[in-house]
Amino acid sequence: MKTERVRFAPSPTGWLHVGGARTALFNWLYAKKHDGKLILRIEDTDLDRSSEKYTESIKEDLKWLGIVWDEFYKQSDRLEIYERYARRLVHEEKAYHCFCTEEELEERRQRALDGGRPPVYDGRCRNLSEEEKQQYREEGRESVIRFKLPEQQPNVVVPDRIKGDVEFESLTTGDFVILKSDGTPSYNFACVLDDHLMEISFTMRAEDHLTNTAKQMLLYEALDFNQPQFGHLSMLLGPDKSKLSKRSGATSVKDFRKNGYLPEALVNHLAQLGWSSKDNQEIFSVSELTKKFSLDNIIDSSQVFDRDKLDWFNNQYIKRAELDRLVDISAPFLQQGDYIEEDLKEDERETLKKVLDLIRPSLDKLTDLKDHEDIEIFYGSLELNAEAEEVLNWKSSPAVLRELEEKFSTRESLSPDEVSTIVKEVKEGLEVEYKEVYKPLRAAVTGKISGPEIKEVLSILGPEVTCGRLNSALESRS
RNA sequence: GUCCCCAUCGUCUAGCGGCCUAGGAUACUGGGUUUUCAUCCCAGCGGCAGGGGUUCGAAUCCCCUUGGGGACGCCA
Repeated sequence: MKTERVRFAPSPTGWLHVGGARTALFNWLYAKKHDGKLILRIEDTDLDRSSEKYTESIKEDLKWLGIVWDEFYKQSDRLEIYERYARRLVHEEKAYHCFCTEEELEERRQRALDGGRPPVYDGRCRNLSEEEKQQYREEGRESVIRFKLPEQQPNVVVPDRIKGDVEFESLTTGDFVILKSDGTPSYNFACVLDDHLMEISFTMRAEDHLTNTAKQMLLYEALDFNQPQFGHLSMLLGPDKSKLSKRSGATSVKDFRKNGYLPEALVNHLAQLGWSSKDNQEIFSVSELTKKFSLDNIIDSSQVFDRDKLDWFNNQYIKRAELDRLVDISAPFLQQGDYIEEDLKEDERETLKKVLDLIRPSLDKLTDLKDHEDIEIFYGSLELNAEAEEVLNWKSSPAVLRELEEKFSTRESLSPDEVSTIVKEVKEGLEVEYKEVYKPLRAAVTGKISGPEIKEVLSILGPEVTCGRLNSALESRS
């Protein structure tokens, strides 16, 4: 059997956004599933809008997501190829030079639209005589090469492995440009050439390309190339149900990375948009996704990119993350919050591990760490809020705190169990309720009346810090 | 204007003619666990766009309407 070859072909005119990332992911999963290859092809034929900066950021984002490609190409390295084939088509009279200027075209397009006619090229340069062409050249007009649509326009049927056959009654296009006046190819042309030359077996892209695919099929025919298989994915929508864009809030992969999302959370969420395992499973590792991925399970309708669900996935993965890794990826955010220094000593790192392990259930995203109440307990300066003050003003509180301080101060360290034991002793000694011990203890040590498990908090803080805080609570009240 | 795609809870989805009083997840609400918050567990809320067919039987098949989305560039 021939190896499956699929590709992801972004244009480097902006950051990789989640829609593109999903297309890349699905292609990658497909390749992995079939022991095939993923080709990353940068479509940078728009010299003005493309930039090397974006090419690099797209590669970086894909790597961050864990998506690996087997081959890499840039269309700007291949310009002679496209030009050669364009000339071939002209020679075969399947394409021709067009001298219309962009202004003229724009004017005609507008007029057509106003008149309720399809805004397509009217083919007026189709049959220019040599003399006319010569005259245009002498006027200094630049030319493009247009593909000549077959006279007898066939009903184009796109065989779509996801949607089934898609039949076009008529193409919403006139003779389209295949080579621009600067010598670079237009999208459809370069795409067909490369998919063929790179031996792509299956072209899977979002359905905004459906009409492009129809046009491209004409090109395959004119070029006498075998067609790859095609498949079209639904669109990813913003909360307003329109095509996901910058207006829909953060949509670039880079933004999610900067905002403290884990790549596996984004991958998992993306995999669930437009694909279903059909078995109620929600959390998938990449190897499970690879195993279960199938074109049969792809959903035809478009879907809204839901931030709430992403947050839930992210929380799930934060809770599952290996602790050392969690420390590594959390550190930048904690530094932004001025909680920790850049270089951690061994014992500081150990403490941080415990702190993060304790508070991770409350984290939706790592940016929450920049300003986090629970982190303040360990790294901020202690400030009592009004509710905490109130608890400390209970009649029983001073005696409780004094007792606790006395017992804690004899310890070298504190385990959660030891805290329990001591709390119990104090409770029984003073004949008070548990909450009359726990609440003032929490208030004095954390400055708040809610937060993570206090026994765990004390065991991380240790007896010295704990007693210090108990004492200052007592002093400020005497 | 022309062409194309799509249509189950707010959102992501299961359902491929009887198992549907439509299942799960998320979000939301309430309860339980916890000294407390988060987590976790339980419960509740909430949907087949409308109309015609086909059939003994339709969320499921067909048609129409409506709605949403996309395409129609010397952008990709």
